Amino acid sequence: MAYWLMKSEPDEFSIKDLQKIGEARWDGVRNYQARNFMRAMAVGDEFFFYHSSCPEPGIAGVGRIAQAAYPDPTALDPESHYFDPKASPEKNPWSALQVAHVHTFPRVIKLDYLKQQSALAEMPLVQKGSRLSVMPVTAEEWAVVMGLL
DNA sequence: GCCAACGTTGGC
DNA sequence: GCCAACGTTGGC
Repeated sequence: MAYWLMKSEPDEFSIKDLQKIGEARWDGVRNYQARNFMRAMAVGDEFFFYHSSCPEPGIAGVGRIAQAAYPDPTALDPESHYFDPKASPEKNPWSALQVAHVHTFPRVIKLDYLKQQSALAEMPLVQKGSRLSVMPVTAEEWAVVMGLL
């Protein structure tokens, strides 16, 4: 089993939204590196649910991959914010996943606190200028973050 | 709202 | 293939 981290703006979709509905489609990723990581995910993998672009950026909980990557339908939907005019049903470059809620942390583990942890210095999340929205997490990093709760 | 950093686009 | 211009991300 592998570990990951995925970012979401809580105004759009938060860990509590996922908790409420139990399972959801993770879509709208429009970056190739992030997409490639999504395609590498397997059912049962767990990920940190990160809240970005909000008053309290940080890790808000844990989710699990419920279904491996499949073509992202929002890329084909002209009504969608994530519509990609270059995508077609035959050739859709973007991927979506089904994810399940696992755990909502009692409090958000804030980004500034994560940045203070030397054991997490290798994570793209804490590196200056990095905007990667989907990234792998090592087992060691996973354990360190869990220990911060 | 600002702006640094990055990815993408498109002219050449 | 280069690179300037532009759009986006995301912390602050």
